Amino acid sequence: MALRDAILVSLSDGAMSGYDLAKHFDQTVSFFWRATHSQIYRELAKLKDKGQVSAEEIPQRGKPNRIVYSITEAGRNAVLAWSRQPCVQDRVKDDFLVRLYGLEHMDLDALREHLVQRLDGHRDRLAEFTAIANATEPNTIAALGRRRGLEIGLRYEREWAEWCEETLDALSPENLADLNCVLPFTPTTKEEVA
Amino acid sequence: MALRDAILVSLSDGAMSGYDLAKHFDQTVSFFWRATHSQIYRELAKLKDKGQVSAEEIPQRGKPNRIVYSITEAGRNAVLAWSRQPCVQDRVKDDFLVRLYGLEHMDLDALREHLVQRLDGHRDRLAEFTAIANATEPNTIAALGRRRGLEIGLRYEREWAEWCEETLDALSPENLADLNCVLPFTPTTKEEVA
DNA sequence: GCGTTCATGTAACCTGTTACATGATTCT
DNA sequence: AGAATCATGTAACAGGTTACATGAACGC
Repeated sequence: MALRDAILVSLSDGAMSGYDLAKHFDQTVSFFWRATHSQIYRELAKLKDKGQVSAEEIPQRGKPNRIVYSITEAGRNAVLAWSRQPCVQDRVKDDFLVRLYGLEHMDLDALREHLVQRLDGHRDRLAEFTAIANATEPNTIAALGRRRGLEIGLRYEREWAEWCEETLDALSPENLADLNCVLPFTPTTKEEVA
Repeated sequence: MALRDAILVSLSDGAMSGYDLAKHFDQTVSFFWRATHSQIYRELAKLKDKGQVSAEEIPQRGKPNRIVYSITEAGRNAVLAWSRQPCVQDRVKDDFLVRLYGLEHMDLDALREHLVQRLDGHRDRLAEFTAIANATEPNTIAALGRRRGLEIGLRYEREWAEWCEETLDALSPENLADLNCVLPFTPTTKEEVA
């Protein structure tokens, strides 16, 4: 249950509203963490009950009042305690790789289309991360941590993008036609008909 | 909801019991897909209701009867239809990167320990995948898909292992001591005291 | 004797997603 | 005129985890 701690970490650098937190997650840690506003509001209520954050309502006109949350001493202690807890690493879970695994039962044209879309996505994020990486940052411990996070993000996207390109090539009709010639029996896909 | 389809794909290559499926997931697709037996039994019941699998009970002595599930024609159609659906890619979600992001609020010794453990995990899996990759496979479409899946698994683990090594180095006390000399103010961690 | 494997399932719980609900202001 | 942004929240549902429950056989 690291959403709680992700919120506390974010509040460690300054007070924020639930709305701000949602944006913050989206703009800064989205490579490795995401949360919807409904999750965040639910979690903030729990954190307030536990006394790890405190809330202050700021009146506004025309829109609902902002409720700005600050981390408390108890919250800071919780963060430190959490950093000593074992990590629960969420392993890769990939829809597309399941399809690849059962390749012979799939619609190959559709899979190629999916691959193209994924490649685009990885390239977009690679460009995004590269832009962030090029902005110079101060030489602090905080910045060091963020640089390391960005670094694995960059490599991850680069690796996947490359893999998508190679896989598109491997699944090209020409390549599969070659394969079919070698095969004793041909699978039932559109390609064999063409 | 791809668990349903992951099951159908697995059953496409032969009938299996819920127990077998759990083992199968664990042994063959665990890099990109996992499921517990309780999930699998729940899903198999739903698939049977929909007529996408059929069940046959095989009497056994001493242990509960095996219930072996086979994919039906309706199930095969469902798989093909699924392969045309857009992929819902589960994005990276990483506990440890959240900690790195809030590095200055963490217990650095604990983080280094976590890194060492993760490095071990990545190396283990890298070795595991390498062993599988070295086993020669026939030149079929099915094998091509699996090779591509294995390939990204290998690269993923290699990249992460390398990153862990580099990050351990970046977070070493010596390296951080250098950093502290440059800093105008020092963070409140054990290191500054030492 | 003790842990593991085989083999099924249920129930409670936690987390995350999607949709619903409201309503003024600002940008295109 | 219509969409997006600001800003809060609730409710229903889907998916995944953990623990409970049972019990024989087999290897160490």
